[in-house]
Amino acid sequence: MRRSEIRDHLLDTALRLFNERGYHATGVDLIIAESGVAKTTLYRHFETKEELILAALERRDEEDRVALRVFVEPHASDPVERLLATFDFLEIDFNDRQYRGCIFLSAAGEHKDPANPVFRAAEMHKRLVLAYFEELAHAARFAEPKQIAGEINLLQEGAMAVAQITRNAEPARQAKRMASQLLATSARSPLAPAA
Amino acid sequence: MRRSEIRDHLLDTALRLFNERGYHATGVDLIIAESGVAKTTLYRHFETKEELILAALERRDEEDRVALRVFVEPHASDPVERLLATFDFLEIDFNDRQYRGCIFLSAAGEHKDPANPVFRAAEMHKRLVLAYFEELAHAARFAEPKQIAGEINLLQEGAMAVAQITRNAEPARQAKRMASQLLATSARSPLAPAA
DNA sequence: AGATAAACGATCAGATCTGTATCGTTAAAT
DNA sequence: ATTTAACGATACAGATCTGATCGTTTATCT
Repeated sequence: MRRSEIRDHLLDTALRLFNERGYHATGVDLIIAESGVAKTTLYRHFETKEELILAALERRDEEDRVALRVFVEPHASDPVERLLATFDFLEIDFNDRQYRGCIFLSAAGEHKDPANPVFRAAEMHKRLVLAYFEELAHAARFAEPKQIAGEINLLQEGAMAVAQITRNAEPARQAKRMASQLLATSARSPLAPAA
Repeated sequence: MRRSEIRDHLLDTALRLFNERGYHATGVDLIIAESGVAKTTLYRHFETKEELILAALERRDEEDRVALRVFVEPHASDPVERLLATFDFLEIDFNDRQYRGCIFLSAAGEHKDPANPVFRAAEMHKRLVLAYFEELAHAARFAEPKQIAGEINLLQEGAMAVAQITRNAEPARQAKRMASQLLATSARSPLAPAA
């Protein structure tokens, strides 16, 4: 394994364990055991456990947002349909039997101090996802794109929280129906092009 | 302090610390230091830390659901208004500068195994809150009270998750507006009494 | 007031945690 | 081919965690 491969492998393993067991409950010893790497190696790649967590969250943040765009954009060209498609993307995650809730919300839940770098990484991810919804809501020519984006965001967060407990995919479909209903009655700009 | 007072005091302190710092990050030593009680005393009242967590969650579960009813029922007599009033109740929590997200969701997030007693306690709380929404939705004579209750629940979960990150009360108001909009377009039973 | 029980404070055991150090070996780069 | 850097394995340091075990002291209750 090349250097960069080891780093990626460590991040993969760490992300899986953080998702399955949480951050505090996942010790460095377990991460190295599961990734088959020496402790020295882990600490050569990451100075502290917190840096490993941050690197893992940053990678997942990037991956998730790219994957969302890659899923949504070929799926529909109409921006409203794209907003609704984000719930289908969510449903894919929920159908994984290993779904254990949003890893960013969990990260914030285990590092509650708003000044904590882990909390701020989670915060940043949420901000960027919201920005994507705003982009779509703007393209859909809603009269108040920020508010629409906030609504979509709130529905997604709700779906993730409910699915974390109920452990099934229904919340994604329910949230999508709600979004559909809300978007249908929301004001559009008079400049909206005819469908 | 009488015996029951000590127990209550321990639960108060533990709940505060779990909320401020999380479950794993809150050690037994910190709990006894902050409550000014000897370690022997804590372990006389609770066999293990997990039992302390469970007792704390059970007490909060009971308190929260009673407080919700006590807030909602004098607030409005119309069941639809009562459903909407649950968001005002939520807003009170969010306005606390110490709001750090739903302690039950955080508990589930730190104890992700569905067989874990802490996870199950969180699950139970969520189930009971949902049951209350169903009770209100049924009283409001919605055609599909379970679905309505699920929607209200999803909005509340979304508001809590968003507020955990943004740390302000706006998500409660936003969720309330969304609920209002959704309820207004939801089917009611033809037996619904005239207002 | 005397008996009973629970409180305190301190210590200790044993496990586990993060992070460091050592050392021999392997693999990549020049 | 030789140098260099990173790897693996193990042990260790120091802190912290849960939980148990001491006397000793303070309440509570009859």
